[in-house]
Amino acid sequence: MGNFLMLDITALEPEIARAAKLMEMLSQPVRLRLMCILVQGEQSVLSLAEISKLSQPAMSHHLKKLRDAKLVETRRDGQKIYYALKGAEAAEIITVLHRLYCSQV
Amino acid sequence: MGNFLMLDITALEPEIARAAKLMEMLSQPVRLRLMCILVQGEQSVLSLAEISKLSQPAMSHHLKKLRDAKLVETRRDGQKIYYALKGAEAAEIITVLHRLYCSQV
DNA sequence: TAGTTATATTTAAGATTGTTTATATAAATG
DNA sequence: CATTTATATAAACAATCTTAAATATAACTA
Repeated sequence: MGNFLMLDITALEPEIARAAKLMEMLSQPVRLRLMCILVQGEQSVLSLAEISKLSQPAMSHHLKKLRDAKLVETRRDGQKIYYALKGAEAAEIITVLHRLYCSQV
Repeated sequence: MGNFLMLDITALEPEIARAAKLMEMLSQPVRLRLMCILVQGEQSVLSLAEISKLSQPAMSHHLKKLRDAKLVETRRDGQKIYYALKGAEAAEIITVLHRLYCSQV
């Protein structure tokens, strides 16, 4: 089995690339905040832009990145498009980050 | 207690910033690979550069970033400087990444 | 169908990042 | 002490990323 933790690094390039991509998606405070909000449940684009104090196009841009990375999915309801988390990867990382940085012993 | 997973985002800027920084450090395949190697144990700079097929200055540059982020620490032995992981944060994230991307059910 | 609301895309500007080249420091060796 | 080895720093450049501004699309409403 492939294993980050063992020294057989060269065999793991696809996994490294995917893992690094996930890290990259969460590496911007704006996007990390965004994903933390989505852990709570779906939100519309404007809603997310307002909460994040970001312009609508800037938010759309970040959402596109997350869509391309398959970390979020969308649902249209009338004029609005709701974004929600897709897959467990991001939520799992956020859970660990929370434990690392937000829990007082 | 602060909580990424709850919607009280504004109160958590320092934690978000630190968490995003950790994500950023692991967001480059070169650095993620590097940190995976260091999970195994300390290594010298040249050793890391060779394994990563990176020039020495480029490796030094990445190591400085990791030092600044307090994710690695150094030990000098003669001419060589050995780098090792510092703190548990990076290793915990790498463990989760491994589970997410490298374990076959 | 004209106007409005919600979202996406495009383009360009500005900032940040990574790599290379060259140079500097620090320790070991002869 | 001069040379070599190991690492760090600095400057320059290319690539990438973020944001803003302008425009486009799509759906609702009057």
